[in-house]
Amino acid sequence: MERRGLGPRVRRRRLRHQAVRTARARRQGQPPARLPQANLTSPGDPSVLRDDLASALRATLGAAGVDAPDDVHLERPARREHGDWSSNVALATAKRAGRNPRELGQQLVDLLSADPPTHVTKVELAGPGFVNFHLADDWLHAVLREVVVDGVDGYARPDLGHGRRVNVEFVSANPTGPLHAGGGRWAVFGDALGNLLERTGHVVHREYYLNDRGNQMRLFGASLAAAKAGEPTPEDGYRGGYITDWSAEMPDGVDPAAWGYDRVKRDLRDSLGSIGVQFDTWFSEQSLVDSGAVEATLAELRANDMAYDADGATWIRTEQFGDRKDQVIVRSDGEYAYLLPDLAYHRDKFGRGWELLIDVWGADHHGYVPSLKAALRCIGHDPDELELVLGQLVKLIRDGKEVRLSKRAGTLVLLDDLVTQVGPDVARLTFLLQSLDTTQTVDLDAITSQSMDNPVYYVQYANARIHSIAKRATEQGVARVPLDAADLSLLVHERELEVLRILEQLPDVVRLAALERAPHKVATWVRELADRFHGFYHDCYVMGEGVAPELTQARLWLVESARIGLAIGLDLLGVSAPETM
RNA sequence: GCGCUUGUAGCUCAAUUGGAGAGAGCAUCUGACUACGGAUCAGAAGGUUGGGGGUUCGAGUCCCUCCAAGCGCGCCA
Repeated sequence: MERRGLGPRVRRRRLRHQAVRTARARRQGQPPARLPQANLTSPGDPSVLRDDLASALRATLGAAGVDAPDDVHLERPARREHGDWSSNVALATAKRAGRNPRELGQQLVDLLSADPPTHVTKVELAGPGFVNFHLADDWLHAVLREVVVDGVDGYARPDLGHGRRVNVEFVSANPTGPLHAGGGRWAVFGDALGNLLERTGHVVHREYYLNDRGNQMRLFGASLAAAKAGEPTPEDGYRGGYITDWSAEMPDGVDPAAWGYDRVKRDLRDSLGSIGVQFDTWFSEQSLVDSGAVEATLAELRANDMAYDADGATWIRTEQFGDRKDQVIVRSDGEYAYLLPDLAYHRDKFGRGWELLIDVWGADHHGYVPSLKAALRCIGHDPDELELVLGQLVKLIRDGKEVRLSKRAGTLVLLDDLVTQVGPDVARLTFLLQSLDTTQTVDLDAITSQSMDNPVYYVQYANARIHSIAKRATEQGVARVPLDAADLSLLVHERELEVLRILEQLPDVVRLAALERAPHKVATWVRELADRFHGFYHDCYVMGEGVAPELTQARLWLVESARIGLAIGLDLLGVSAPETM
């Protein structure tokens, strides 16, 4: 049964675990806000093992006469021969202690070897001074047990938020036409981020801000009316094919702008729904004017001398809070500039009880960040209560050429078209596999014509195999014994252990992905789990001749743990887990 | 001009936030058990991480500097 050893492909990098500042926070030069820095593990979490090792190291450092650092760093080494856990404390502290790293490391190794922590079979000094821990396989069997006992709802659910109320605003494309395919990136990202925050102990609200007033809306209505009347599109108007289509739907005698607004809202809602994204609130900018919230915000600014009149316009004092310059909030023609209603909107979100606001924007708006943050300070809010997640834009390729997107020019690849062609799962995973930090290149021909190569099938196939095994077991009358009755110590095949090693990482992956606002880490992990499961499936038969019944039982539980891990990961991504393909 | 972001295998992307020999998928080539679904698995090949300098025991990651690309710098939204 043990067919062959593992090649290099299974020796992969492991996720680190320490508390981190978010990439976003670093980029914006902020402190880590209120992200928890410690105590991130729950009782029963497999990382208690890591905590054990850390405290053992801490104690040992003390015995060696060296002050332990605040963060005794432990990580999963990339290479198997470096053990299961590794620490660089000797390297990190040697200099300050005036010691030689290897000499200090050796002392730690000697002390630890004399009284090894639980599961530890060997402690070694390696390289420039790493202390490497080798563990007995049963630590991974404990992981399996925990995954199964905690289940889909309980495993990998670190409480980072403690119920903190987070409002996530994303997409918020202007309501003047359908969503283009690139917009799917924001939709899917924001939704998956919401899932991550929910899983990590936050109360999440998904919100879409509709800029339903101003010149663009007027132009949109005028464009519809013109198309219906067979007249030329107004200057700077919208001329996409949807204008023609919609104008044909538009009844006589209606206000084109109002009718168009309803039409576009329905379209946005349907398109987003088709990739599984639902908003809790569609917030109208106009409603802020109607309710007086904009005027109230303006009055508050004036009352606190945060606004002043000059050159016929009204300005807000944002420069004192780090903006390039003060900004106009009421133009000399009396119209509100974009910032004022937007500020009123954010004020409203706080007013509704949201403690942290996350706005997901395209990087083309980054220049606006300092203005909005400064404006928030002008109304007395800590700018850290607003977090901007900026993402690079999507570049669409068709026929080997970039497709430039413009609603006005009418060159559109619609999100609807994409989803119709490839389905929501492919669309979601395509967008989610990639970090928001890089410009995403989507080759439309590749993801449509070669859709069978899409990683989503690789992952879903693993799930199908899991259920196929279950079905097979049922057919053969093999019932799973209770977990406690299974002898997990039979799971010693490298393929089995690799599955458990990746499952062990899931809580860290979830935590990191949530803290860093980086759902792509979950996507990467899911693919990795699928990869290891396929390897296990290939080399380790669960049932069949030559497989002892006890081994079958242990492997059935391993399969169950993989099912749970896959379910958690796919659920976070909003990708379905079909039982058959 | 100033600012932000990006630059990793032919292509699309990862990389435990400073760790050990930079990893996947696609594409190319070569293989795989008469058993649970071959949409799978194994192997080969592919790299001066844009260039150069610096900090460090250690740099794709941090600093400086060049190069290239995208974006932003409005009484637009």
